[in-house]
Amino acid sequence: MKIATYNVNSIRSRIELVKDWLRKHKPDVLCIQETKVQDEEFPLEEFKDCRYEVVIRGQKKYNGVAVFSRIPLEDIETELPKDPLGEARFLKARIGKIVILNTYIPQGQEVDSEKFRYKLKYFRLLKSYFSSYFHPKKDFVVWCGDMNAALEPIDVYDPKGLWGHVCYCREVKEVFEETLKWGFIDLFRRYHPEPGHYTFWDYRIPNAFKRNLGWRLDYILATEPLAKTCTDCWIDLEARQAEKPSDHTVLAAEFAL
DNA sequence: ATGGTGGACAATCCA
Repeated sequence: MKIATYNVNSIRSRIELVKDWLRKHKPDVLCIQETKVQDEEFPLEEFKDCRYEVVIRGQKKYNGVAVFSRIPLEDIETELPKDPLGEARFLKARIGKIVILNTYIPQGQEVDSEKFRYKLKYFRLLKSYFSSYFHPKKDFVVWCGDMNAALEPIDVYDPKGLWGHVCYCREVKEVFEETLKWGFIDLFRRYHPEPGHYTFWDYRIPNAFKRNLGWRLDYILATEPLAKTCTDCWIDLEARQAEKPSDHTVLAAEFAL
């Protein structure tokens, strides 16, 4: 079973890229973030002929998540319980015993802002959701998404210069680590412990991708029983070679299931 | 040097 995650930065601008990726890699599940479209305007008809079920949770202009699946999805939920804002950032679905979670974590704008406090709260709400609904040693849960968080110096291109950024600072590191400690394993790091692997390159830095000035902000995280079945996890840099790439790229994982 | 680019959407907000 192959599961992938991709921040598309507008699904309407990335239709061809997403269709090509689905055709080429045939994932069983693709979680996308930042669809930037309300549900009525999601281009569902573009995906009619590629035999994927599509579950969407969007809003106007910002945020928005969706899940593509070759296998029928059950128990779909579109709201993180107790989320005070209810923005389009969360999708949950189930395939057999595997629970799939797709999140677009708030970026936080700047440290000490209201949005930053909401970001920290969002991680705490997720941890509380995990512990109320799942068992880290018994349940097969995969949590995919753009977490807008880097944990280690090797996860960013300039650890000294960037320390203190909303995506790489003490508060975010602490709360994300605390959430992971509930029982999630970072699958990409398990296979690639070396520095220099990123999933995001800021459009505003000239030639950031070419110079590999990136961040690792996207994750596929699995509970122990599911992580045991994982055979590989990789970043697809080729998705960034497209004519009009997103500022993120695709991260994928393979499971012996 | 306090910018840069890209997306939504229609004057700015967000990343």
